[in-house]
Amino acid sequence: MNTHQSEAQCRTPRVRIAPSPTGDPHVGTAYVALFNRTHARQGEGEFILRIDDTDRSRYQESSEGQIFSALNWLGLDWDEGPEGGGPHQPYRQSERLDHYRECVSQLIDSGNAYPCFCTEERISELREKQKAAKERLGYDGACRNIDKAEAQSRIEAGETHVIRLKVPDSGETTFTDALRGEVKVANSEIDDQILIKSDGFPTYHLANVADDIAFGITDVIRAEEWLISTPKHVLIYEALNQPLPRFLHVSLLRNADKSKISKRKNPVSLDWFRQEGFLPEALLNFLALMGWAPDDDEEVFDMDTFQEKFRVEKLSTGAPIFDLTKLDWLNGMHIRRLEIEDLTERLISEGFAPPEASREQITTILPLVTERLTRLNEFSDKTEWFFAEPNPPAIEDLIPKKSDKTTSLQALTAAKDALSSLDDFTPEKIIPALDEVLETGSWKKPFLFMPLRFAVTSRRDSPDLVDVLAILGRETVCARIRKSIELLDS
RNA sequence: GGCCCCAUCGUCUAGUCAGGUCUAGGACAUCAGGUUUUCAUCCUGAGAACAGGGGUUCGAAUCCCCUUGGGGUCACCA
Repeated sequence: MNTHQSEAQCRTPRVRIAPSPTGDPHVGTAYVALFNRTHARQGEGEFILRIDDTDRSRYQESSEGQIFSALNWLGLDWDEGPEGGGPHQPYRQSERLDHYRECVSQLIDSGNAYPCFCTEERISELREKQKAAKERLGYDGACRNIDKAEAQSRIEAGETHVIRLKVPDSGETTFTDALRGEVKVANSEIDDQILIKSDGFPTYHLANVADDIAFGITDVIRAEEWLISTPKHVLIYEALNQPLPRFLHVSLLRNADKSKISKRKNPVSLDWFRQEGFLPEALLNFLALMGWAPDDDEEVFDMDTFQEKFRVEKLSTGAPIFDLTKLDWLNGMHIRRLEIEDLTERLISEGFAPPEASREQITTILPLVTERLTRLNEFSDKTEWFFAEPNPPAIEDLIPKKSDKTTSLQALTAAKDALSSLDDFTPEKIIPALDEVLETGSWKKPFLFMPLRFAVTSRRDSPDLVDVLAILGRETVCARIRKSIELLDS
């Protein structure tokens, strides 16, 4: 029955994702795209982007462009798609209506599909009855045996209708999922699926099979929510006398309560991750880890490494809860792996740098904060003292615990005097100068360094103090210390 | 509810296909130390799991069955 399934595996992979332009670009799209694209690259095959826009009621015009740019942001570029060209144009399903019509007439001719004239009212009444009687929900086949000539004339008379798949009453449909093995469903459990809606547009089931055949798709790697409708697809392939692709259903990302990931319970828009300051490589790394693990325990990796090691067959079947904690850690790791110039560029182009900041300034300050950054959007806050005059520190912050006002005043004054007389304002000069201040005043280190830190940065969690001083420069440092002295004095 | 899928630390997972090397490994998170003028980085350590019950076997996290739990799906949405 499925003898064709193994043949597909020998061919150069042609895989696809088919996002629906119905809203913000979804993290699940990136998740599935990552595995598809990587699999294609490994076999030197093609990764195809198809736009699944057959639902006119949920269609959002802006969505398609957002999907493109989100995918591009992540570096998940495609070989064939709506705008990049490719040998199977068009790649938008709304533009392929003729193709589906042709496909469906073939199905009707071979007796595998039929027009159905039932009204929506009848269908919902039927469903109510079935519910009440606790029967299996589904179409009852009322239009199955309408005479072909009669059906034709009713269609020609303009009667509203859909086209349904004629599912065998008996027997079972089987296919192999590359992760879960053989899946078997009784045909009596499969509904006479609508293939063409009354508006003339195809449903997902028809459009996807028709296009996967037309595009020569070898591996259907998609979310697990499609697993149960795969038998319908298999039936269509068989009715069309086409070989089956290899099916592989990737586990669904989950909310903390284990339900399918949703925007009510999780950030799911790729735009959100971008705005929050996650690096594409970190998000991809994180997504890769949701369902796959490298055998060498090296969990921080780039896409080249991933492509070397990943095997789509090694994807796990569990239900991964989408928990951002590890993503934060990964993001920090990837930030620290980046060259300063690269990081500078990203900060600027992604809009995380203060508008008045110059490229040189950012490059200068960046080494002091990279190990303190988990998301790029924290950059401005953490470097505020560098780019602008910070709000003056609170008086109590200038006086460390167990110290007192007089001590802070003396320490700051001594530091200011020592620093202002420095000929070179470099770490090499600043360190001995401060050491000397410490020694002559015989203060505990924090009694000098904490007031100083607050005086120049107005915050407790600053980068290394000596670096801060050197970068700020003598003039600014002395001015800020002076201000704090005045503050304490008043 | 029917059908289908799934089940290892709080979370992501390795180990399951080819049963012994598993007193179950790693990572994140947590906690405790260390480094340190703060925060962070970094280093060390600790606690933390095979859902339950039956089989098969000399031996089961691994194979089989049942139970339980979770999820998906049952649209003229994808």
